[in-house]
Amino acid sequence: MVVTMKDIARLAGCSSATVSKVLNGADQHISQATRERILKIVEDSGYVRNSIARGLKKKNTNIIAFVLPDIANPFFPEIVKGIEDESRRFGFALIVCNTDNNTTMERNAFKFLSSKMVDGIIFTHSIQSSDLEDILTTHVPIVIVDRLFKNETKGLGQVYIDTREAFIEGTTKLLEKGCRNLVFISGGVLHENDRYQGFCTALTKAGLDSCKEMTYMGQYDVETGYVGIENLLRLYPDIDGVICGNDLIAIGAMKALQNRGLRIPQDVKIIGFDDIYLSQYMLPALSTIHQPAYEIGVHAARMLIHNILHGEALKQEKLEYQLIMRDSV
Amino acid sequence: MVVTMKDIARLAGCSSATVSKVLNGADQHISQATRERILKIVEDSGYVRNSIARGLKKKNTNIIAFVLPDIANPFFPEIVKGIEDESRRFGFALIVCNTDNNTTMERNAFKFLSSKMVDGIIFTHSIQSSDLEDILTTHVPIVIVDRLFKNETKGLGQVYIDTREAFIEGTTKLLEKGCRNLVFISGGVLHENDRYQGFCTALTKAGLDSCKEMTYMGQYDVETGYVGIENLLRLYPDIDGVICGNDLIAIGAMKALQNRGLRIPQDVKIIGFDDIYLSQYMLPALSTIHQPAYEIGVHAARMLIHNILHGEALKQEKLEYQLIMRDSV
DNA sequence: ATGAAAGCGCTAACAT
DNA sequence: ATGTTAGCGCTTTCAT
Repeated sequence: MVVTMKDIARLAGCSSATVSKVLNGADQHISQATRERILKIVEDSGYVRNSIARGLKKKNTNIIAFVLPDIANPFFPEIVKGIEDESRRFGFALIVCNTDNNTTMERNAFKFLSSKMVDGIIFTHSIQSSDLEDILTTHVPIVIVDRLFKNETKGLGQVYIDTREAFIEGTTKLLEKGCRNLVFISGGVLHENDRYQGFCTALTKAGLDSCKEMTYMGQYDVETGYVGIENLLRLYPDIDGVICGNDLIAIGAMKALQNRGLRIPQDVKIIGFDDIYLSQYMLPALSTIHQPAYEIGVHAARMLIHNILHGEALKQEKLEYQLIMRDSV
Repeated sequence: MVVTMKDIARLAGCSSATVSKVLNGADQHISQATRERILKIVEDSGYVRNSIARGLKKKNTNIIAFVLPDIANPFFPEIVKGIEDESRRFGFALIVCNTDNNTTMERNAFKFLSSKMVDGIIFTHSIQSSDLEDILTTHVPIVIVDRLFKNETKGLGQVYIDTREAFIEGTTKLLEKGCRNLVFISGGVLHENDRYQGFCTALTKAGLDSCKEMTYMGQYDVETGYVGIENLLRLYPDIDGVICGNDLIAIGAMKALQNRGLRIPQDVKIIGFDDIYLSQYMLPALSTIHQPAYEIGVHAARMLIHNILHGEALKQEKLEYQLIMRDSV
């Protein structure tokens, strides 16, 4: 069982330096005979080079990582695809780490990733915001995606959309359609929530009152949407519009509404956020605010890799959202 | 900017061996003073150890990988959670690699992972079956999950459910409910498809004919379900039951059916497979065959890690499925 | 055209 | 209680 380059070299009757050169294509000065001999042995022995050793020597791995908070939310896989496609163009592989919205796992992931395991990291932090200052002050380049950092941590790249504005637009649409008893259901914490701020701004602008009681906060998942509606409906039986922090929440909310015999959109209108691929398959098809997830991935990867390869500065990039009207409004 | 252990050692006035001991908790013989001094410096300098170097020396990384074919299918994230939870108990981190049902990416992933990047791999192969013999003959332990390998490749672990039997049961249920014009929509290739075989077996057992024309094969995604129904309906306007290779397909199929004005389950009954968390949120709630995805992840991780840690043999483990009747049948 | 040698940053056995 | 040392498997410069 052959394992190392040294073994290959011994079998081929040459030095490991020569083997290395052949395997890396730096073989302009290697005779055809030697090259073939080496390649043959490599092939036969099923040798694969130890990338750990290689990484140690070269100080890079050609791998980038995407650290995300919830792999079960279809929004993130869409970003993954964008990152993957772009990475591949540059010969980078992608690994993804799920933190399950758990700060400890987030720290762990960063610990092993930033210790030279990968050349760069794309990151969406969990909703349990905690100080990550220390963790982000590593020496691998990082680009933040989706959920922004308020305190402009230095040296981070960011690609994002204007969430607040998107929610103003979404809420306004519901208002235009005649809703007067709007509720807001989302994940995260109320006071540091862009989405909530957009909701309030729109309400205020329309001369309506936005009170905290018309709000339910949980996770960014279907259960939150479901129990959110159940709770809210108990307090406000005449809800006629709901705006959700993401599509998963909207899907859960629709189910709860339908279970209560409420018709969408006749009795209550509902709008989501993200535009995951399943939204159009709902009944009724969900109206939502489209985030260009795939493009976010592409842009993030491109920025990161340009930094890794050519030291180009990491910057802030804003992408555009789009209101998609389907049948739930 | 401090970077290496040597730097820490210099600052602390000791050797890097001492630093290493402290950082690894092998410090029974280190004086409290030295320990504290070192820890302080590590803290202040933001030092993180180079896990590449460590991995090279120790010949392990305490990382396992899950290589999966489609990160956008919610079935896999559920497995991820099982793997994660179990891995964590043993101090292993998990990275996931998406192959997008693409053989080239599959090979690439294995190439860098098996070259000592990770201590073990959990793997669901893509539907483009190709010979992976060479790739699976690496020296890192592998456990296959979900989609089985026919040719019992030696030395691989497997955790699976009896798909064929599950589809017999599902199909039979539809038959019992009175369906006589069943169609089958799935991903992959017809002749090497367990799911299809289960479908046929049930039909034959009931004295019905299973013909290839009542079948549509594509990917394991919603689009396949949608266009599958559109195509099939063109040929067989009187379809009264559809059995799907997974829930995503079923969701797409439901939409197509509903768009045609067909009522579920009155006009046509439909059954899925996997029981992804969204299925119960569909309208009507999707009846499906539950795969214990989380447990599959747990079992796979446990088997893999036991092998890594104690050399326990990789084996075959069969888990149980369960027919879940909701409102689509 | 090929090889010798140094060293990437860390660990662990073996001194002291 | 701490340090010395010898690598882990690879790449790369510099000789030859």
